[in-house]
Amino acid sequence: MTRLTTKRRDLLATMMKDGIYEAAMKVLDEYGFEGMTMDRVAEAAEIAKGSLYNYFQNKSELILFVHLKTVEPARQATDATVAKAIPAIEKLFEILRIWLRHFATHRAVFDSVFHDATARGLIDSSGKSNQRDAAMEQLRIVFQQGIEEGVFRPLDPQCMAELFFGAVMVTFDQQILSGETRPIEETIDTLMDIFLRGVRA
Amino acid sequence: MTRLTTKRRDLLATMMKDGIYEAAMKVLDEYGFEGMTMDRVAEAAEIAKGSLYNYFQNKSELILFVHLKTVEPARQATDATVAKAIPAIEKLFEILRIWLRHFATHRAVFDSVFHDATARGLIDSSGKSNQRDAAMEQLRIVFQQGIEEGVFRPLDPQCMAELFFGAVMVTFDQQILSGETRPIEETIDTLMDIFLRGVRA
Amino acid sequence: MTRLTTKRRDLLATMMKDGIYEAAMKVLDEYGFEGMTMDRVAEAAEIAKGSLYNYFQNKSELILFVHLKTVEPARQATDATVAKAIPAIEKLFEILRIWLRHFATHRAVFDSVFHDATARGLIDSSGKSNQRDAAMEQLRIVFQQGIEEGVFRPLDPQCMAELFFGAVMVTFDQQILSGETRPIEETIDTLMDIFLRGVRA
Amino acid sequence: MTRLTTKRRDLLATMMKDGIYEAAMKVLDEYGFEGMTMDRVAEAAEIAKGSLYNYFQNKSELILFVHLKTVEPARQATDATVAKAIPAIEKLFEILRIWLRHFATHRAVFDSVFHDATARGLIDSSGKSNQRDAAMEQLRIVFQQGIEEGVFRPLDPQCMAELFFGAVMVTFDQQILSGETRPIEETIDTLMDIFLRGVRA
DNA sequence: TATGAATGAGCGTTCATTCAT
DNA sequence: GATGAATGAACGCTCATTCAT
Repeated sequence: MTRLTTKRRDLLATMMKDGIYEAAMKVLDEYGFEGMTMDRVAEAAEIAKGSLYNYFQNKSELILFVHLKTVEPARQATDATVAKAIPAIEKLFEILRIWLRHFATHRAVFDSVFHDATARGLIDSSGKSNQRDAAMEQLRIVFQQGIEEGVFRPLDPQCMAELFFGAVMVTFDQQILSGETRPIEETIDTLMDIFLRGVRA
Repeated sequence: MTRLTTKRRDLLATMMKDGIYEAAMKVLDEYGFEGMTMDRVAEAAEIAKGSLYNYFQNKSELILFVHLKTVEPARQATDATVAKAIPAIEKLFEILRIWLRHFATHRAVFDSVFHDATARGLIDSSGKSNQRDAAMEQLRIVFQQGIEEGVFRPLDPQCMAELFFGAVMVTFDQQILSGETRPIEETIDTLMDIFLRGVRA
Repeated sequence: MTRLTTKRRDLLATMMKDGIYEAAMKVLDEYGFEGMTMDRVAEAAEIAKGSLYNYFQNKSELILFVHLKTVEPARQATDATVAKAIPAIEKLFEILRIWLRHFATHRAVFDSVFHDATARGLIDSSGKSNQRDAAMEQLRIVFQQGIEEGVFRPLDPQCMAELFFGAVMVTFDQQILSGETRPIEETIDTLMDIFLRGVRA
Repeated sequence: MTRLTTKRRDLLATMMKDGIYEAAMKVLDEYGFEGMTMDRVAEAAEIAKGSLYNYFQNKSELILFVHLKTVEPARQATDATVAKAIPAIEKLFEILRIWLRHFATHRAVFDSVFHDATARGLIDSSGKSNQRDAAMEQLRIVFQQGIEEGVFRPLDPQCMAELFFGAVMVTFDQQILSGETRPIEETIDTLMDIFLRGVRA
């Protein structure tokens, strides 16, 4: 009996966490990271505020959970892409597509993941390896592959990854800030063109 | 007499503001943007909390002041560089040097300038044009020049600026987060190499 | 179940609000309107300051509540009297009795209702029509009735109302300020006598 | 020498106090009683805030001074009228004229004199006999005279005074609150008519 | 386990008063 | 006497967290 009820309990707990997650996302979208109070999350989740603390020890944990759950699909998709047996360059294109799509749909969350100091502080201080580091690591692998394929110059993969990552982040940020919305494909092409061939004539 | 005392008063006020600035920077470094409370700033400045309001009408003004004072030198140096009669590529090198040096010394402030949503909101809502936009504009000019010199490909200067800016930010961010401190010159060379020639073999 | 618990909750909330009301009245009595701080109310209510905000969104709401709760009974009693099918003069006597009794028991509140500029500002800016205006309106109706009955001279009812109202307020004010407490009935008789027949011999 | 300089000092002090008085009145008019901060008074008086404390021990004293200085002319004019050798009824007319004129020109001050609880508290607690009491006393004298003249009924003069005073205050208040401005003479006539003859048909 | 009222430390801000110059 | 910067207690308000039910 213990086994079964434990299982059921876990299941229920997971479902509750998911509900809270959805609520948190809604609040995040509507009020931003600063406006994400426990009150609002509880209200959006249609549970009592105190109940939040049955599923998350404190706000930090909730934030961490939201992060993880939001970023995880992108991470896994990226992992899948990295694992494919296709040329490095194609992988980069695919990764770009994954990221931009995710970024577009979960603006507030990604924003806080990559920008907000508090959020970042929390995440970094948690045991879990940083999402950002993870992304970087995946990129590094792809660049390493590219070098081995002979299609990339033998530069430091870490550098390439950073540069690539930063370029993507800011490009996208800028588009959102300025309200402009170029088609994703076009953005990707421009990005890759510059990144691959450089700006020099 | 009035003139002289007025002068002296202004001088003292300026000195106090500078002291508060230093205090704010210390707090910013230690607690981040979110943790920069008026209490802490006052304590760090070793004055009463109420005294802060003799020099700044409210917290926003203090934040703006800190921003300006920190970012302005970099901005002016960049402007000077942009105005020089030297090739675009050399300008990029110089700009990189300026930025990295400033970034290194005032980490927390730059962080909030470019990252923190609240800070960005404040700054944008102030009359002053966004520091980030200013940087971007300066870059655009340099890239335009490069294109006209025939040394850069005729790409969209805005795109180039974004990509460049993002690459720099993240590269530097990463170095600080990981605690690693490559020599600035090396970082710059790598960055420029990739940016100019691309990663393709 | 929900219904019942909801009912109980509302009941408890009401009781708390009543407790806070009592506390606020105590503070009002002791410190006056200006001295009615949230801290003091909380302390008088023997709850934490933050708890006040579980029952009232802000200080204004609390003040409004106190006003309403104190003034409302008098208002309703007055309304009832005005609605009765009795001669205008008898109505005036009854209204006087109501007011003086209420005034005597809730001195500080009535004071702020009718005197304090801040309080009046708040109350007027709330949707509710001013208590004072309401009182005036009720008086106007009675005077109009008296004129129609032929028992009052055909003067401007608004003027009569103002004069009557003012006379009552100050008379009572004075009694309290001077600590003197003539029996209510005597005060009423004097007031009505002068008001009806004038002072002229 | 001491005598002379002392005299001059007193003269200068008096002039300063007058200047501060004017400033306070300006602030009172512009910001109301609540908005009358020492900063604002000092600024309006074009002196340093600290200097205020050379002429008044604290804010209360300043307020008291302003009251006195504003109300005093009305008081003296009233005294003069009371002292005249004219019938009581004519005195009432004159007093009404004096009051309404003063009330109209120094709205904010009279308001605080008669309404604001804090102000009243201050004034009452000061040694000086209350302005209001003074007014009442003057009225009492006039009513006493009227009774002796046989033109007023032999009622309690105190009661008559209160009633009269209240009627005047509220009538005038109401006119200002409602923005309406009947000509003063008309207001006076209505008031006196009711007060003398009563409302009864 | 679910609840939501209670908590209290902390926030930004104001302002009468003091005091070194 | 004149100054105005410094002070610090007090204000209204927020919100993560706790805990009795």
